[in-house]
Amino acid sequence: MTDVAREVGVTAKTVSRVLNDDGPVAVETRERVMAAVRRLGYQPNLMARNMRVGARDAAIGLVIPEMGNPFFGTVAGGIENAVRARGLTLIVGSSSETAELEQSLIATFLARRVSALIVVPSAGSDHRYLRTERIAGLPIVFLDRPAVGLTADSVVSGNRAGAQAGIEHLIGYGHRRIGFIGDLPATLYTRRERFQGYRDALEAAGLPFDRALVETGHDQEAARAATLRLLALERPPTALFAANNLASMGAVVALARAGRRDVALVGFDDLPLAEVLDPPLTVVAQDPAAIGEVAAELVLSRLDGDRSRARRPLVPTRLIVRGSGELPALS
Amino acid sequence: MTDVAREVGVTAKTVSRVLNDDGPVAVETRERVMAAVRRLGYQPNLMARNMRVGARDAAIGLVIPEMGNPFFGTVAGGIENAVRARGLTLIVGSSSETAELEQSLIATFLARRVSALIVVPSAGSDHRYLRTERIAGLPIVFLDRPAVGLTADSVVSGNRAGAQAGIEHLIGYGHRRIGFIGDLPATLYTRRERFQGYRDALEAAGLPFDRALVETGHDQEAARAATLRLLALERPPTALFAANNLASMGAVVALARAGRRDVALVGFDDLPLAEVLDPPLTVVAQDPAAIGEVAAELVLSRLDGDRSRARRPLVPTRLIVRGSGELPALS
DNA sequence: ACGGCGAATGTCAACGTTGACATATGTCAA
DNA sequence: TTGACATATGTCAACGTTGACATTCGCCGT
Repeated sequence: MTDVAREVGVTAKTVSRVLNDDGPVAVETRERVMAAVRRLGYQPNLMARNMRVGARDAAIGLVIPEMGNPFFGTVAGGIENAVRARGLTLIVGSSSETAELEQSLIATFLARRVSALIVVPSAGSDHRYLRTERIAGLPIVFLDRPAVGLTADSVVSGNRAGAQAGIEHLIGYGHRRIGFIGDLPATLYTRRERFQGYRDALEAAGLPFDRALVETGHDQEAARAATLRLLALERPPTALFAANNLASMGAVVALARAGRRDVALVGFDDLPLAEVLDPPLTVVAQDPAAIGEVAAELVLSRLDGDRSRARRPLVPTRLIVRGSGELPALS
Repeated sequence: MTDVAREVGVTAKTVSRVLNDDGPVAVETRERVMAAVRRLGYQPNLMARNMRVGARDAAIGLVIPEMGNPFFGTVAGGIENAVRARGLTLIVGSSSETAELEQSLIATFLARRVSALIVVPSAGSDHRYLRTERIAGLPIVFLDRPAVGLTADSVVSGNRAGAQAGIEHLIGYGHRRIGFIGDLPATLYTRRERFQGYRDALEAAGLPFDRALVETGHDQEAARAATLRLLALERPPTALFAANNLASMGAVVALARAGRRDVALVGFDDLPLAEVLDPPLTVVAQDPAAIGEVAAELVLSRLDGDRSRARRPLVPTRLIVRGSGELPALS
């Protein structure tokens, strides 16, 4: 900026005025400054500006478990859309589902003085250390899973109700032995909630709970193997509930390869080509874009000074009936 | 920092020394400082630090067209993995495939003084304005598509060769009329390259080029409609080539709904459940994680001072034969 | 003609941090 | 005992920007 000022023969302050439309500047001066800015390829230094005005960085930090997972990608897209209109930049980091990386990312974001944080907690993380920031008024919204050890805003799907609805759907088609394929670790919030929905539905229908029908698969390959284990049981399930998108994919692959078109399947979270699978996949669909947008709106209202107590909206799920969940129980 | 210093009864400089392990500090002082840091929940201000030391921000800016698209999500994941080991943060923005948004994102990143840029160019963008930064030594790597009007590093898939291989595969199964479903706009680099591969293959086999067989579908729905138009032709194609993942999905859906299991299909870019589709989808697979990693390595080597001339590595594609591409030409 | 006012620009300090250099205290060898 | 040296800490300025306040100038109304 000083360079530009020298070039034009004014002080930095005048250049600052031109660039910020602040205070009166003679038309001719303005033009000469703009010309010099272009000629020198000057870029204002946001860091210096932020520091001077004591403002936080016009960015919000987002921590997600993995970038590659389309669920979180879509969530991030929803957030970005909502946030861009406000001139905010999104800084994204992925925690690889580990508490350590999550915390170090958050520390980086805080050191950058982001204006707000949106965090998808990893399994085993504890957010007590964020209390100071909360009290200081930094908007922090948790996504997909609530905070641990901290009262804070969170935006999550209606996991329990959604899972219950999915299981009840299967029960309605006569299934009495329904396998559950869930996340690892079993302590993960979404897994717990969806598992509770599973148990709620069994109980409401007066069906027994059989621990042997509960399996774990944290990625597609593991879910495939888990499905095979369930099918190999002495008294195998007649229907499966896959508690997340990767589990669904694993289960679909396992059933397809085994040629088992008699086993019903309901997945949690929709898949892109679900309708053209054979049979088409019935799912309890989440709305990742909506989750992102709701979280962003919440952040923005906090940035606008909303200091009301922590909110925890549930984003409802929707059962999409396509075929795989309507296969009747034969055995 | 001044607060911490006052609390302990030393100057800011001493606190700085403690936090940066810089210069000698008495063990007792160090401990008291650390205690105060914890007590006050002090976070170093990266912006101020960067400004003082004149360093660029330890972040690299990434511009992608959409977050939700798993292709770019995976690419971003590959970049982040490679970059994290160096303590760099990733700042992501999506351009919604528009040149304006792309440029404004890049401006934001430059104002933030990022250490490097990785950009997936949008259709119609022109990167001449980045020449200044290039000359100043800022590493800029273009991804998936090369820069326009600027000599710079770029990492792209072997689009032309990949498409040619896919088409030749179809020709090998007797197809002589092969539909092409490509991106919008037709000027987009990847579309042009893949289309060239298509024409190369036709020419090599001595097959005529029929403009009527070329359709456009920039999202799944448009691709579905495009597929239907192709099938409704007076002399319809016996095989289809879908030039990107969304086009593939649209084509798959269209064929499935129409019950047309006689039309062969090869897609460019792999899909998650391709193997369990009916028929399983044959694809020319890209390696998005590899593309991201290669780009990241390139950036890192530039950051390490590599000033050699611009490189343009091609990341090879791989034909994955699954069934849909091996349906013979019947008519 | 003069006071006053608005327009156009300048001066200075400060944001939080750290390099360069200075100071103070203690230790040890000559 | 002295000075050379290492250790521990402090002082000051500067990074690029902008708020607060000051200055200069021409123009207007009386």
